[in-house]
Amino acid sequence: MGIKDDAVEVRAQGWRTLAALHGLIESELERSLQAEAQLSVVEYTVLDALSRQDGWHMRMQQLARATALSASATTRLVNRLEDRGLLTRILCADDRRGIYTELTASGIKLLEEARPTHDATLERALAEAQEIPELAPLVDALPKLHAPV
Amino acid sequence: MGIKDDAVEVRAQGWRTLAALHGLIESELERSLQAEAQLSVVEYTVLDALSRQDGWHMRMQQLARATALSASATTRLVNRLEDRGLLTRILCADDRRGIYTELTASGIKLLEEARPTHDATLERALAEAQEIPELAPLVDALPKLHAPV
DNA sequence: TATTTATTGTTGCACAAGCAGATACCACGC
DNA sequence: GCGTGGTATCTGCTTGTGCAACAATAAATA
Repeated sequence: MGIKDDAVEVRAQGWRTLAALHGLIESELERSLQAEAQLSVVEYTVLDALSRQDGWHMRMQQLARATALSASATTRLVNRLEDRGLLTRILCADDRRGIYTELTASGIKLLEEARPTHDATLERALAEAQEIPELAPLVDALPKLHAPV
Repeated sequence: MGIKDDAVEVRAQGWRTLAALHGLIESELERSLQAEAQLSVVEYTVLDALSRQDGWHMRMQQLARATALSASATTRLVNRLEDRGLLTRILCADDRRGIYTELTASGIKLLEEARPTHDATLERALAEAQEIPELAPLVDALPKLHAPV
């Protein structure tokens, strides 16, 4: 029974580490993006996701999944960005329930301005996390995920 | 310059993966803990953190760090839990600005009831994440963090 | 075709979060 | 002792979030 309990505890500890690192990075991104581009982290996430999407458009529900947000929060998030002229809603031709969101020129522009801030803050946050013993192993593991060997 | 750009992109991708896994796990925990114990994830985190603390008491600011929450949010979080009788505030004797929070008997009881739900949900969420190609490597890496070799 | 069932997105409501400002307290220098 | 600066916590206000209920459209079935 010790072995099973250990697995539970190992998972719990892994989750706490994950949550702690996530919280640290998100707080720093939140502050810097807000200061430099008047964007929250989710807002940046939306713009970034759209920019990496073929054709630069996504449906509401995809967006909700990409941001881990509820459908209603996504609606309002898109409202905010649309009001600022950073993206537009486009009615789906083939499925008239669906709505595509697409970056506008100024959306792309703002994203390009914000990206250096985002990247620099991320680098700094990871460096800080590196200094915290509990977080360092996870920070080391991250870059190895998608670039094996 | 390609090398430097690559590092930036690797970090960004690592962060997206981390955020995605975090979001997935947190949503599931939120639902199950709310359903089984009327606790949000942060509320559970507070009770759990207190239970793993020597002497079972922590100061507000420690709690704020442990939950990655602002000071004001921590105040209200502790208010809620105190109103439900799950913990108590104890004035600090040596530093009269400070306030200790300590689990009550019913706080301990609720935590013990919620823990199995938490652990089972965590296991299930990680199993689900394992099925998602982008997340699987991170899920595999987690248990190796604190149990090297 | 008509009727049910499922999917997609939006709105009303209640609640939790952050920021800025206020209060109480400690610590240091004079 | 007395001010000055820094720390710990709480409160008012605004904003973003989730849930439940809803409207509109598509898909399935009879």
